[in-house]
Amino acid sequence: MGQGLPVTSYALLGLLTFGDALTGYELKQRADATLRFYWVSPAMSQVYSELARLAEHGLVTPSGEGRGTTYTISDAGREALTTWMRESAPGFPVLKHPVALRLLLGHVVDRETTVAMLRDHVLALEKEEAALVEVRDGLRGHDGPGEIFRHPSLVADWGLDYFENERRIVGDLIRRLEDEGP
Amino acid sequence: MGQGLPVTSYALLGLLTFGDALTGYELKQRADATLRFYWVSPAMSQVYSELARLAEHGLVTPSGEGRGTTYTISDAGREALTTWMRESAPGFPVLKHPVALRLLLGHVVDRETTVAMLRDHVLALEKEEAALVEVRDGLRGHDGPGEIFRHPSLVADWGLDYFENERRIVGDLIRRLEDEGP
DNA sequence: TGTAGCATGTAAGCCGTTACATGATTGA
DNA sequence: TCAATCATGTAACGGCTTACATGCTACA
Repeated sequence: MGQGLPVTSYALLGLLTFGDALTGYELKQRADATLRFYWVSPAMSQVYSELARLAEHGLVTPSGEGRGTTYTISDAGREALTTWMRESAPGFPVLKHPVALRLLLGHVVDRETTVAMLRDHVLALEKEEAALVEVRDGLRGHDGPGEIFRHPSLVADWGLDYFENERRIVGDLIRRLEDEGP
Repeated sequence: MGQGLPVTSYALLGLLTFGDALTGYELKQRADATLRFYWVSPAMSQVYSELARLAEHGLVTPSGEGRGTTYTISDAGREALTTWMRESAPGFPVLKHPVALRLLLGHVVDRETTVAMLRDHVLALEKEEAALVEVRDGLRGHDGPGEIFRHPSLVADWGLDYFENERRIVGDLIRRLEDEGP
């Protein structure tokens, strides 16, 4: 690991590479808008403690004191981020999927309970997908090759495809469960 | 939360509903074989401490002392699990996807680095998929409607579909990146 | 004037991992 | 007999969340 920092630190640091200075509050909003789909939504308190740590390491530069302090990535920060991206392996995704977990244990409840859960999941997927569509739309105009939001837009497309596919699979699973005898 | 226990406790408890008595060691293996695809692979040490906690709550029944102790789910355990499944909401999946995260930040490294990472991810997906295929094959013969491995097989199919789809998407992303000018 | 959003933290605590420690059993 | 696997834990620690605490600013 580049510096022994947790991945979330680099993730937050990375959100500062899009050209602007952010307060902790704004950084949290950006994380909620984008990062939460592929990583996590860190708690407010964690955003502040991470920013403090990044500043200690000289990877971000605070501007102003007390209320309204904004942070920009420093040259050292940019270098640390690049090194981390190049020299360390990403590792395989970890999925914490409570719906799949409960489906796995479907034999301990009745079928209706399982089917209802899957239906709810489809609704939740549709909501999340709508939120991601909005994010993706917000990138339009700066998402061409070489433009600043190129990669975020690729990831958004990836996420949308994932949601779409999951909706389809879960729909199939519901049908398979319902086609079984009583 | 049914009892205030973490989800992983219920997950491990759930792995004991398939009709057999397991040692901590065997439970860990079962978790590695199935749970790790949709939830987590708890560390050995955690398996033992979770089993101790479940036993304290009377949700599992240990048989034998010291080395070779096996655990079975108790009636109370079965009831706690069912209640948890019925009364609590699953919540939305959380994905920790380091590859997507790094793709999001693709503008801080050169394209070759990103493409190489995506190619490696495809290879990793193929390996994981192969492992899941073996798991799924092991369920054959007991995976019909009403049979004990019915739900595990549904989840395995879900996982296989997910892997297949992700391979396809990532392949598309690689092509999109390569089609861009230098 | 009061409430929603902006803004920033501290403290406690749980979940889970890594590192460490120990010993029995099985098979090459 | 030596290594791999089976088997079971303890201790330390890090990451992250929840709960709590504080106060400003904009606007209805």
